[in-house]
Amino acid sequence: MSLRMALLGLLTSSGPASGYDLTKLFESSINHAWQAKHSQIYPELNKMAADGLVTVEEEGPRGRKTYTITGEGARELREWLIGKTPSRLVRSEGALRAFLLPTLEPHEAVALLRTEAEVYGARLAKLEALRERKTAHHGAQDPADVSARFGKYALDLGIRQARVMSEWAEETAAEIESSIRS
Amino acid sequence: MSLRMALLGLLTSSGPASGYDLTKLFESSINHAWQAKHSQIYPELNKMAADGLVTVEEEGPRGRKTYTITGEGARELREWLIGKTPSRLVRSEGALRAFLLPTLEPHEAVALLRTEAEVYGARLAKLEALRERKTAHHGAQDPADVSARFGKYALDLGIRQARVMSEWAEETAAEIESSIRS
DNA sequence: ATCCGCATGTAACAGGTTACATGATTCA
DNA sequence: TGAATCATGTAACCTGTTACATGCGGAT
Repeated sequence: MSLRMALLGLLTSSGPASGYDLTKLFESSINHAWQAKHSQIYPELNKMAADGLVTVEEEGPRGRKTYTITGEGARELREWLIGKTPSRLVRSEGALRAFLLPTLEPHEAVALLRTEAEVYGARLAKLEALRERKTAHHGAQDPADVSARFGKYALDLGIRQARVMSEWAEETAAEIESSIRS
Repeated sequence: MSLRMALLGLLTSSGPASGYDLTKLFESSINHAWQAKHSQIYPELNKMAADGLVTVEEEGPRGRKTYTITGEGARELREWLIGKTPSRLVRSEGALRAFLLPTLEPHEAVALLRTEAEVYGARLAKLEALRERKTAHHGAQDPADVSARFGKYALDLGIRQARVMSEWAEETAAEIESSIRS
């Protein structure tokens, strides 16, 4: 269901779009929370059309099909968001590595954590720059800028999460290091 | 690979264990970062034995097989942790919902966020209580307490992440609410 | 004796990734 | 005219979930 809901969300926020467009939108936004390639998105859109959640309103060059969300599609999305008790399961290789950390020699764990801290720190800086650019634009209403309307809260969450990862890695490295010396 | 590495990690930290044991260990620890049921774990252990990463050292009652990690298994785990550039992909329904939030009416989004804040707040409290219990025990070295040695850093990360989610949900709800009024 | 927990497995399905395959349009 | 990008699709494979299936051992 998650993929389906993600696509309905993108169609709601960005308006009618092709599978190709949606694949790129996916990559540049929802990808932080969920992943899917075009090879999964195209068949899913066909199924969604068969289920009446989207319609093909327009066929363009190169067989391009432009999908539009239907009333039923919007209802499904809303129902999924509001009606369902949310699963808070997370699959994260980064968190898994946290569990596996104690299987390493302390000095190796420290090295690993320092690298991670750097990676997440870089990610944090990138996301913060992105937010800066967005809030700077604030006055210039660009209705075509999907990510501006779409990703505001998600971006904020992403920033907080990146910060947590980098702080955790840095502080844990320091803690292990000091316990080596003692 | 992730499941395989998780199992090698559990075998390293807890010592020899059966598939049944590992399934339960999985549920009570790594489950926060990765999920797998016994129906996936049993076949994987058989494959790992075929690949020489674990051996069955002992067969007990009810067909119980006790798996022990081999040198090669330990090497594989270490290599995976240190040698590989880590993927930081995350699949999280919670984060996905953050992206879909703007598709709701503001008052609906606020209600959803308040519920989430509560759920993550409760989770945070539970994890913090768990940490408390652990640090209280500090003097009492219980070598059988796997989670004590295994999950220290992971638990700390989990606490930080739960805190971020609940704070984000609460603050975002407040922000949307104030923007409704204006 | 009966029930619960231990203990292992398989099969069918759902969800996702990688690789293969094809062809149209645009721009330089 | 050649390269890049647009645009869609399928097939094989891997990973994970749900459901089915079976039986032993210990406790009351």
